[in-house]
Amino acid sequence: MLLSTKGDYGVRAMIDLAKHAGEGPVQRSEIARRRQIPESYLDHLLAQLRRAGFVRSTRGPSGGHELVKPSSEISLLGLLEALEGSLAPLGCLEPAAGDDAAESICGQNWVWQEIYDQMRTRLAAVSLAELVEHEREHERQAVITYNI
Amino acid sequence: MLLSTKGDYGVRAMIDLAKHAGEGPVQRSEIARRRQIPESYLDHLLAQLRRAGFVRSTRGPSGGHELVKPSSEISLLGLLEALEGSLAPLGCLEPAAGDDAAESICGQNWVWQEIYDQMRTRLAAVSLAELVEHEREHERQAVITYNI
DNA sequence: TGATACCTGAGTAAATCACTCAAGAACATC
DNA sequence: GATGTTCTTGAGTGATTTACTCAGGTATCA
Repeated sequence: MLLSTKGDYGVRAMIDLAKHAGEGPVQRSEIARRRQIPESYLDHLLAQLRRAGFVRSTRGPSGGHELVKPSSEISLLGLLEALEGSLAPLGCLEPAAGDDAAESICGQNWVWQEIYDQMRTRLAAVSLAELVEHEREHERQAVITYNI
Repeated sequence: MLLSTKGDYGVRAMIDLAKHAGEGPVQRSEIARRRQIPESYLDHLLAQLRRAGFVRSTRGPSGGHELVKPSSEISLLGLLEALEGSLAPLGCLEPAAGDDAAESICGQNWVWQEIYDQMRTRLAAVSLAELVEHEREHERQAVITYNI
């Protein structure tokens, strides 16, 4: 599997922040509770997101985390790469791949390079705002189903 | 990373078998030497490929392994799935994904499902014969470069 | 000054990866 | 039918990664 829980939790935390944008800092304990993420683990993910420039945080009472940019300007690709590192399906497609990597599976890399490019292009076209919108849509569906 | 050395070694071994198709069984020691794969590890990969129906093997002196089908009828997708299991980038996209998986990162799965489908389609369109052809092409290039 | 909240690095149990090793089973040849 | 060759299988192992926890520390507010 290409994605681990880091990407999962991290993106979910960002969706949470996006949903509460403009309401002041959101505390990690709130995010952890709402999104079912272990709080002590979330710490590290928020730190990564902060270092990557997606999140700003303030300490002390009534401190917390908030988005630096509007959610429409944040791509899923950017988030996942910040959280997971490279999304390359093969070692030899990574930017820093050495010569020995090219000896290896990279006999097939003309196919994989193409797939990787397509993947990144698609992920780059999805914004955090769209993810939030999709979640809202999903919630509405759930309510409708429930009310029938 | 989505692919491990299993997919790498396994496909390389299959390329080797395809190149020597029609010449009788190829011994694992030959494959291991030519493709730089640890012999004792290759054992297990060949067993997987045999169970998946790609390879037939005969024991005893002058035994070895050979392709069951012509290389043009073997897709890269089939090989990689036989070797690596599912190529799903997320757990929740796997066939047997349970309900708890859907709760998780699968909030983004409309994107990933699309990417996964594209990936499988592309891999299904590449045959082992094409991989062999590409390797031959690459060898010719190397010879030309060397002769300049 | 003390309570609150973020920040950081070290540590750890469980799983996966990339193998190795050893014992066995089938087959060809002499 | 004895011998040696080759595949077959399962168990085991060290290194790495994953998914966390914990124990401090730092900044901020009241």
